[in-house]
Amino acid sequence: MQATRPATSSPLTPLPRAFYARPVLTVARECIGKILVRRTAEGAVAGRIVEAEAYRGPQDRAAHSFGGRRTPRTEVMFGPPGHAYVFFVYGMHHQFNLVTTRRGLPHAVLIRAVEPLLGVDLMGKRRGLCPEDPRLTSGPGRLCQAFAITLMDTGADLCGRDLFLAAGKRVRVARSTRIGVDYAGAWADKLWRFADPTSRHLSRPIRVGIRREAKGR
DNA sequence: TGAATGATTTACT
DNA sequence: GTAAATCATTCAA
Repeated sequence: MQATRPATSSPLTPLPRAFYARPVLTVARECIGKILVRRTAEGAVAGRIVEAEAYRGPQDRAAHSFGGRRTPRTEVMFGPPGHAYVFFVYGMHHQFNLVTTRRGLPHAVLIRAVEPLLGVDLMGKRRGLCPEDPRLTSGPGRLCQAFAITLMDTGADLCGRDLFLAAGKRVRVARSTRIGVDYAGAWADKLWRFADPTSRHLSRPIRVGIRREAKGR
């Protein structure tokens, strides 16, 4: 048991499944300010979520579940809400998502950045950085490394003890286009990225309406 | 079976 | 600003 308690007024207990069983845009927006908690044999880490994106397959061209594509990788998104969808990209980075809404509808929220709250030394050790470095958790791949989230965690129940969201303070939420989905045509223009614009731990600053023309189609 | 590629990060010019 | 790193996953054959 950890001797110190986090500097939040709320207990570090998992949010109920009902939190995830709502429209994906609602869940994405309400993620901002919540606390992401991770427990492993190495110890506990926690961070305040400051950036998240909604992926609304099967219509959303940017989503892995676009067109209802149901493969071993995307299978968990077709299951019940409140579970983890973790995937691996570019041969080196993991990405952590929350499965939302309802069984059969493959919607998910990508957690893109958190502010370190608890276990910063362990995060620094995992990242190979000093604990004060702002690059500790300011990106979807970075936070997965700091929180030791891997493909092993895909399908994990977010109402369990080892990986979950807990309540946090209410904050103002800004919106922008999503990052890295220019290939998605008109879907890339959707303002489905949500963030606390005052945070210094965003993967990129919030700038609405400034996006290069999509390459190709 | 093999080829293409990616919801990124890092280092370097 | 650009490029390299590096492999699970998908799809075509």
